[in-house]
Amino acid sequence: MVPGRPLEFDRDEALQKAVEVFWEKGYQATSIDDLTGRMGIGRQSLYNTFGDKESLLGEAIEAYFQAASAPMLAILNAPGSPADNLVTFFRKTVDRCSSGDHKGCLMVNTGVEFAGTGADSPILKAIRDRFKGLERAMRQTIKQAIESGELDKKTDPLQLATFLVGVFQGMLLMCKTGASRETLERVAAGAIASLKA
Amino acid sequence: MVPGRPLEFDRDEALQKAVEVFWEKGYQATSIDDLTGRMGIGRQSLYNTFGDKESLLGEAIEAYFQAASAPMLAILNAPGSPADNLVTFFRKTVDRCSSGDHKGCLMVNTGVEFAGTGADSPILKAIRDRFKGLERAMRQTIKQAIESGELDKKTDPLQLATFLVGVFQGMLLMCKTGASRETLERVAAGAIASLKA
DNA sequence: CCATATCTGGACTGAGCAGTCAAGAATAAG
DNA sequence: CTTATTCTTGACTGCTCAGTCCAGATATGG
Repeated sequence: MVPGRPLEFDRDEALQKAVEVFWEKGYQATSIDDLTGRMGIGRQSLYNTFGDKESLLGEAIEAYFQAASAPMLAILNAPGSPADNLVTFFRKTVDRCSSGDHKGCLMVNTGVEFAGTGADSPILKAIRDRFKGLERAMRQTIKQAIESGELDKKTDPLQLATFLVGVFQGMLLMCKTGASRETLERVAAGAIASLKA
Repeated sequence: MVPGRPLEFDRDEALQKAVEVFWEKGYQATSIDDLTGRMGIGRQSLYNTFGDKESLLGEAIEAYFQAASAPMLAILNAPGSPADNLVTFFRKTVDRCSSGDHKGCLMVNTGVEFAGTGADSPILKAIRDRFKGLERAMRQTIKQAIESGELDKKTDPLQLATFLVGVFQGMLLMCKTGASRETLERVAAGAIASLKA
């Protein structure tokens, strides 16, 4: 083993706290002191372990994706009826948005913040790639629903997938800006209705 | 007339420039120097004329609404077929998002930024009220479309209105984060399709 | 021409920020 | 025990920012 003083904190736990802070307050509005306070570590420990603020955000987004987004993707790929999976996806989105005090989605929130900077940062690229991935998964599920006869043969998988991702992002946005559960349920109902056309 | 040195700049023109800066860069990322630079006025002139940074943002949002959002509302209330007006609304949204270099919507962008602050600022309230107004207008147009037989009698106007506003906000968000015109057209197509069920 | 009121330009202030440094503490290997 | 390595703590640096102050400029009204 390599010598040296061991870390006094759990890296993953600290990262999880960082996710929460960025999620609630946004990147720019979060200071290093906000982070160290919630993460329960010292300033230098943060820089040693995670690099600078933007690197930490990158790791936070990755961790957020694993914890929050990946399970949503899993819903789409679940066994059973593809069309039901799509419905479940939106119901679950309502549930997630209704709990958790209107934090919205870390990737959506961060995307808005970084989109204005002109420089196409790796952060922004990562976020876009994640949503592209969601669109692909949606498209795949839609194709399966068409094959199984749950959706009309004339359905355009790409068009419907892009549309559903758009509605999904709209819901996450409205969650962040304070929408009620009833509001989100109405939006979800519209998305679900578009599957039964 | 009240004595005193007259303003050397056009208040409305300067405000319009402020709108552009906030729209592109976001509130926090915009410095007073950014503003004075683009507005073509001195620092003290800005504070004399518009108050502090947040007051200026308030006026900018109001001006943005008058210039950008009010015309969208007018589309819904236009004479002729209400259902056609809804379709036109989304087509126009695609056009607006495709031009103008991915600035999205000042109110959506600002809403995300202020939603994290906890304190329910007047800015956030104003933004929410605007979108509530849009939802009301949507609902009214939908009711008319039901009466005229263009939409199914069983349509729930509130549900459909909330849904369409959600899709609309999703489009504005995707515009900000860099979506292509094709992407936005697919989302709009989904919204329009939901009117023909 | 003078008094009054407002606007302009530039310097200034005080606070908050991201990131660094250095001295000491804790560990493992030999 | 000694040495090499890494972590921790707290002070520090340099910068940026929002907002203020003040002296000078430009207008109106008498």
